[in-house]
Amino acid sequence: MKITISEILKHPDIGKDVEINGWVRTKRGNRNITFIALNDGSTIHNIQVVLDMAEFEEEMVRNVTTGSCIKVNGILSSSPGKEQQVELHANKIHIYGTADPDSYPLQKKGHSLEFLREIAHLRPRTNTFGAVLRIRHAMSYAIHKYFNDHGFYYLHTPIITASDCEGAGEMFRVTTLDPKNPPLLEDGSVNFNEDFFGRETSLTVSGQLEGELAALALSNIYTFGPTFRAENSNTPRHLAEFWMIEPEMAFYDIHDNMDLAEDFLGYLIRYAMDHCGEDLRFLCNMYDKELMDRLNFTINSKYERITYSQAVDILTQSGEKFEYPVSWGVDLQTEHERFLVERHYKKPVMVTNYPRDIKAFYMKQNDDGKTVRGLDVLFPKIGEIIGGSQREEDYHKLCQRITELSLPEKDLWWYLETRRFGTAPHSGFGLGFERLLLFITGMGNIRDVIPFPRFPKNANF
RNA sequence: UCCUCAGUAGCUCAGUUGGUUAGAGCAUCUGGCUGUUAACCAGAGGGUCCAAGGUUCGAGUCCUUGCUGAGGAGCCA
Repeated sequence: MKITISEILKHPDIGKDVEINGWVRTKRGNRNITFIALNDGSTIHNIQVVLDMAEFEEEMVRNVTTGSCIKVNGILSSSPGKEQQVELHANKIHIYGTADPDSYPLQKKGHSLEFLREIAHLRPRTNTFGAVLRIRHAMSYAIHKYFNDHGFYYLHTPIITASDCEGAGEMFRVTTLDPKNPPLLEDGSVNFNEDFFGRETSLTVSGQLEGELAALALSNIYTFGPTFRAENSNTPRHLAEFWMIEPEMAFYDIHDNMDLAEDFLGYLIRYAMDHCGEDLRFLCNMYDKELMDRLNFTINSKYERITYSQAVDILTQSGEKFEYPVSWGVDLQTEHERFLVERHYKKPVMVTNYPRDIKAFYMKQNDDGKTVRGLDVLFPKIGEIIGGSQREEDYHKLCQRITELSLPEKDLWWYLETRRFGTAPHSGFGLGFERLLLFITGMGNIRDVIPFPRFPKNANF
């Protein structure tokens, strides 16, 4: 195995002959000595490579510029400099690839995140995106580890779906028909019988319905995959293509659901602090001075659990002037959620028992005939990080709701059969992966926590 | 999609009530410097002032439209 800069800095073996590969961040020095800061992405830290210019051709060293990629052989030595403990005294350098200083867009100095979005193909080479991408990896791993350790099975739900009743937003259509000349029916509409799947299909907006099928067989499952929403959303919290984690558990009621959500989020934040300390400290210093405090505070807080009705009472009695007035029956607006989380409770809040008219058909109806067992988990700074519910397991109540909302019951026959055959109480929720990363990294825009963001008018790279 | 703000050098930005040849820092190039730390010192090159119209003797600056970006809102994870 090749040795990485991360490993060398972690276990420096002074006097050892090593070979490292990486991209040049900066070069400085004079006629006698040159210093190269080299980074291979294995850690936020660079290793300092020292060149005694008497041993190297000036022309070769001239081509080692910011952005170029090199291989260095040399002796690991303790460094007399203040900024690092070890450095590499080079005796051989090979240039894999030069980077023309006139056209290479990344400089030694900081760039705006907006500019880096325009060069998303190169931004992984920056400290910021190196840190974000390493944290993103660690969080992916932690999610699988958490569920595996808790007896959940990873379920792969379809990405292409013919179900347009998932109710989570506008969908991207998937087709192989000729856009200029599609087959038509007599009434002039497109004949999707001739399409690839023989019917109209789209990219999934949620794996939940299929997740429920598996939970009612394996008891505890989760999905973790790409999700697509064709909403024209232009905000720092929305993407057209994002990754979602959706656990679904048989025999869990809404309280079990909340227990899991709180334990799961706490585990992930703790995992990041335990395993991504250096990257988090960098992001804290550069972008968000309160990041560490907020993460610490969150894992040490018990989440507040309130009902929608309680939330409405708190908001109406707060004396606060809201742009959107609060009354029982209307959905909570962002300003209301922020008030609850950031000003009233000052910690994460879980809201349940929403009016049934503002929530999806599959949520379990309460006995009061007015509310359903939906669940939103609200976080400081980013708002809704989780949406979920206990599901309606009663066949007749579910059918009744589908009829009331005029949903196409015939397209849901497979979903309804789980309620006809051995139905069971069950619950689940969806966690937006990039929303989690926003919270954990302290980044302000969701387009900066995914390598290649997709949003309205942009599918570059 | 709506509201607000912005767009000037490769990057980050300044540019006065509309007035001569549009500036700075960094980056780049050249030279200097015996261990630097986003090195430092000196010099040089570098501009479709987002685009198209308009007002004016005169527009980077004012007006209209469009494009792009950011923040807020809606939708939601």
